[in-house]
Amino acid sequence: MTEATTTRNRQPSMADVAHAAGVSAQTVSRALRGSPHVNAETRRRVIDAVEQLGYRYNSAPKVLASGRSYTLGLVLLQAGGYYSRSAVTAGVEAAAGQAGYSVSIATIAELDTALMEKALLKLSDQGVDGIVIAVPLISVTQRMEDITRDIPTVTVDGSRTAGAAVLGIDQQEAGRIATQHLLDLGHRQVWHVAGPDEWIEARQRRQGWQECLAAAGIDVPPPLQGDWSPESGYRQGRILAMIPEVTAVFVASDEMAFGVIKALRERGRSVPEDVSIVSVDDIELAAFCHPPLTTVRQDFYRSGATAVAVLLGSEHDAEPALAPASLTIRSSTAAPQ
Amino acid sequence: MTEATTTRNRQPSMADVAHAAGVSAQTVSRALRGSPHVNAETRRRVIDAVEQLGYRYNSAPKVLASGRSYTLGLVLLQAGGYYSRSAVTAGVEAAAGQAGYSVSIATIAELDTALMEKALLKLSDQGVDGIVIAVPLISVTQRMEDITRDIPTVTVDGSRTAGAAVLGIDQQEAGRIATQHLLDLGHRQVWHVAGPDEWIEARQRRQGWQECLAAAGIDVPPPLQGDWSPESGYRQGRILAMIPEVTAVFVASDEMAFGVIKALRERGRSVPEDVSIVSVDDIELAAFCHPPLTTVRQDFYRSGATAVAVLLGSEHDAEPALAPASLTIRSSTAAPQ
DNA sequence: GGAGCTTATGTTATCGATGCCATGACCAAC
DNA sequence: GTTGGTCATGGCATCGATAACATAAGCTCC
Repeated sequence: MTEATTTRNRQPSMADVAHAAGVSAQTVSRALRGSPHVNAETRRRVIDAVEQLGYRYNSAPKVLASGRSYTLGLVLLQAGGYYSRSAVTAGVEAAAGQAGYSVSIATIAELDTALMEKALLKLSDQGVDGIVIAVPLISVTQRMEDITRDIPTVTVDGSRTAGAAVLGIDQQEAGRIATQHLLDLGHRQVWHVAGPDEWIEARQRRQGWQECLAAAGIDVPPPLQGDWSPESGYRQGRILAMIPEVTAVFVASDEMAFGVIKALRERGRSVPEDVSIVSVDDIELAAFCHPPLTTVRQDFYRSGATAVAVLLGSEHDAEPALAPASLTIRSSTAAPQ
Repeated sequence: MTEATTTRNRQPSMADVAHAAGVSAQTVSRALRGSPHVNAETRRRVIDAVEQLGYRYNSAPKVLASGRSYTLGLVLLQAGGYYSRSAVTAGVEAAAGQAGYSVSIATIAELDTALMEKALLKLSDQGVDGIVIAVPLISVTQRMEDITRDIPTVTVDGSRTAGAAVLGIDQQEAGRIATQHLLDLGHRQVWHVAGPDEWIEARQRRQGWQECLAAAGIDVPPPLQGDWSPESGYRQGRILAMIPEVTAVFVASDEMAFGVIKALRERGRSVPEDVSIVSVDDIELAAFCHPPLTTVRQDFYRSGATAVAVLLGSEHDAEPALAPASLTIRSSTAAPQ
């Protein structure tokens, strides 16, 4: 009689299932977790009871007792300038799910240390077991250090922080491939519009470009710098458009590349006839805007998955495999005239 | 003596703080939650103890005891074709955070009922208190129905499912504004490249276009249909390019619009001289690719926030405020020649 | 001066899965 | 027949914040 009233008021628990199946809660746990020490017939009865009662697993007690939340935190930048990063999200989530972890997000509106602190603190308060930062850190504050000391943290393509492992992606290779392509076409000089210097990937791409030019015995021109946005590419493009000898530019992202192209066009210089452009990312629109971009594609999905592997695995020291980069040749590059 | 050994092995709890501050755990709880019935001096002692011990709040017991997880699920589409949706994520997360909820994500690689089932089931197993679907549902299966019956669900701009409220955004208005702009420029006919028919927003935009034409006494031409991707826009654009009388097209998304423009250009028809194009979204690249797009901007951040409000609030019946739409005029539209 | 109220604090019970140990059944080996 | 082993299962304790109730002290007002 009490049973009827109490049962109605809450979700069924393992005890309810146990009662219905005529076994103990412990046996229900074992049956559902696939323990080998459960009679096949008993397991069937348990599963029948589960279906009949509509029982759903509740992870809260496990979380409470184990002291772990089986949740990973993911810090994302809200700004639209990082489209390709959405694949990082998918990679993180897939790898986390595989390992029985769920992913909780914290977005920050812009690159600001206070917002970053808030995001990390929020995830920390949620009790996440690890954090993947898919956002660069401009400068690291004491509070960030405190949090990343307590919770394993991996940064994907961001800047380095004490206590947080940084995933090594071979951005240098991307810069090298792009620059070499332009040299192979016959250009004697390659200019560069870089990303923000706080980003490791921006710095590495710039280094790849520098080294490639140096290896070819070419003087390295001063790099221009944007902030990943098309707008910033446009601003740097206006500068490049005023320099007559510019015939080839390696731009650190597709979005900035379109900004550069717009600026060049406005000054009467067309791509690729007058200036060749290579960029990095291969966003979907790269093939459909005009001109279709020659660009270096990267596997962000894999980066996200690797970040989780580093976080959960024992690979704290072993350097994870580098995500591969490949050049897609379209119509923004040509031999100089 | 026991104290020293046990204290080292786990995170400090409220009981530890209580012991250090010389009060009860209950008082610690009240002090930290900002209860008015706590002496200022006592509160200070508690806070000191918290800092000294490095105590961090643990939500697991509350989750266990309350039966609610204080977590919302968010279903996202991995595909890059929905860039503007990233703002939905931020809106959802901000509004959820405001209400003390965290956001757990589930991404699906493509529009597939099996993947959708898996994503919903995953969130359900995590015990989320509500689900925001930022993905269209092609067809609803029994399992989806079961889950959305148990857990409050809101779909942002997707297709309707029993048991899931759908956020009413005035997409019709977007279609109307876009079409009217073209008519105002002097075009006698406006064609349409729609999104997938499963998407409510695609249907509503199409309806807005239809009604606007009908109101102007113009015969409605057959709509073409894409899948939001630039590639699909390109395919439909090739068809439009073969029809001489086409001078104005309303395209349901910026990305498809660039595909349409590419196809038109390949057939020697330039935008806006020969054909005017208006689309919807106003992604960042809309202003920087060529030609800069005239497009209808929408507030996706607000849509995400509203979705959470609907989910958590008592606004089950009250229709939420419609997100506003506004036209940004750039260079893809002109008067017919 | 005591009833009635407010304020500050403590005590106890609770949520539900699971780790640990206990128990009983059965079997084989000596 | 007793020991020692495995297998299937049950009982109990545990994790930590907090709701509900209890208590004690101080204050006001007739």
